[in-house]
Parts: sequence; C-alpha cells; structure tokens
Amino acid sequence: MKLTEPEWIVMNVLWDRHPAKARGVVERLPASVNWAYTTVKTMLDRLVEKEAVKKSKQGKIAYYEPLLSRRQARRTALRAVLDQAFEGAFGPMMHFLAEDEDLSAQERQELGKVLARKDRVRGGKND
Amino acid sequence: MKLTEPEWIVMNVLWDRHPAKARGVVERLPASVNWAYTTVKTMLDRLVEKEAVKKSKQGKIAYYEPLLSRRQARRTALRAVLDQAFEGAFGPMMHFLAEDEDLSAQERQELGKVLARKDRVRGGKND
DNA sequence: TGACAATTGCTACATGTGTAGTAGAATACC
DNA sequence: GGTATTCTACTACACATGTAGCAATTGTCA
Repeated sequence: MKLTEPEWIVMNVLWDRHPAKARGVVERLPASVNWAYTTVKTMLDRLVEKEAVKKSKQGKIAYYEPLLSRRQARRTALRAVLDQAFEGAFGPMMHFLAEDEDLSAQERQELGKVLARKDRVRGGKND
Repeated sequence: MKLTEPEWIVMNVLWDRHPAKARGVVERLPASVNWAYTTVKTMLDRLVEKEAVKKSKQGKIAYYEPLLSRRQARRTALRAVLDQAFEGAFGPMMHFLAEDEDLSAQERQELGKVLARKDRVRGGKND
C-alpha cells in the first residue's frame, strides 16, 4: 500500500504511539506541520478508508491505530523507488547509495557489519 | 525536482537515448506501458514546463532531451523516501535495506567493496 | 502537387491530493 | 443545567495527475 506524503506524516505519528485519538495525533505532529484538527481528521478518515488504520470507538470517541506496519510501508516505498528510479535493479541502487551519499565512517562500518552478518547467516525475513 | 510516476517512465526512456522525438519515446516505452501518442506528448510538455526536459526544434519537429540528470532525479527520489519513511536517518535506511532485502552474496560483496573504497578515499561527489 | 501520414498546440475530464470549514452531537466544567 | 469546548460526519474546493482527443499545420512520397 502506497502512502502519500501527508499520510506518511500521520502514520509516523501513529506508529510512534498508538492507539491515539485524533487530538493526540494533532499534538504529536512534527513541529513543521501546522495542520488544522480537521485536516488530520480527514487524513485519518482516508487512512481508515484504505485500511491502513483501524478506528475503534471506546464509547463515543474514536481511537486510531496502524493496521499497516511501518516495515511494510517502508518496503513499499523503497520498492517504488527501486522500480521507478533503478528499473528494479537492487544492486545498482545500493551502489548508488553507498557511492553518492556522504556516509560517515561509522555508518559505513555499521553497514559493513550488517553485510558481513548476512554473509554468515542466510534467510531471515520478518515483518 | 520530484517526478511523478509517468514522468519517470518517460524520463527513463529519454535518459537511455536522446535527443529523441516524441514518436521515438512512444516506441521505446516499456512493453507494459501502452500510452497513446498524445499522452506521451502531454508528459513531454509537462516535463518541458517544469524544466526537466529541453525541447529544441530542428526545423519543424521537436527533439527532447533531459535537463535533469538521472543521478539528480535518483537522489531526489531517495531523499524523499529517506525523509518520509525514515525520518531522514540514513543509517537506519541502509540497515533496513541490507537486512530486509535478499541480497545475493555477490551483491553484498560488491557493496562491501564500495564501502571499503569509500573508507580509503573520502569525498568525490559528482554531478 | 495532391493525398495521406505525422506532428503539434490546445483542450478535456475524471480521479487523487492537500487542506480545511461547518453544523450538530457529545462532553465537561462551573 | 447551562455554556464553552471537543468530536464527529459531511462537505468544499483548488491544484495535481493520469490519460487522451481534436483541429490545424507540416511533411512526405508517388
């Protein structure tokens, strides 16, 4: 499931803390985001609509929580870039990232470790 | 500059071969894309509009070629995912990629090499 | 040089996105 | 219990996106 930009914004809030009330989401929006309460509400409604979020009423007020996992959303987002920008070729994308970005020495080392570990232990996808 | 999905499709064609006529782009669209000539024309126009593509007329027919480099577009796309899905944290994104995807041993090795090289030579951005 | 094909500029139009208002129902506080 | 506040459902609306048609101009080839 693909998320639009404002959808990411509210999902990020929900992933960090849930279940949450609409008001709670508004309050934990990044400082750079200044949305009206109703805007958040609309986003939440649309996310419920597309089944990325579950809405459950405790009495009269609604609580929201993610149905779509952050991991899955990330996967989808990366896959989209991969297909669109790298014609599906994973290797070249990694190459581009390692080459292009200014990895700190520490980041490189950490990555190296992950890679090395994968070299020993195969398999191991989770969700 | 951010590209929409159909924009990526035509840019990919242009990056592979340019300058190109509209007709040429239509012909080299991926097999899965079945657009009318006029659809491609519209895309090209919009890309010219947003200055991702240059249009130059040789006599009466127009030739198109990228102004936006593939590298730059890739960077923008990855940066968007990074900011949106990983809150800007590069390390975690790389980690996710290395962990989550099924890198082949060869891919891992290649990546390892790139990393190692970066460890020796610093700097070196281009474009 | 006329007829058919290609090209171009312009327009169209449904759906999606981004952002928010309003009215009425429910709640809460004094 | 009345009044301020909060929530919810519904609606709005401009701009972007995805997809394409049409009319007019231009090119081409017999």
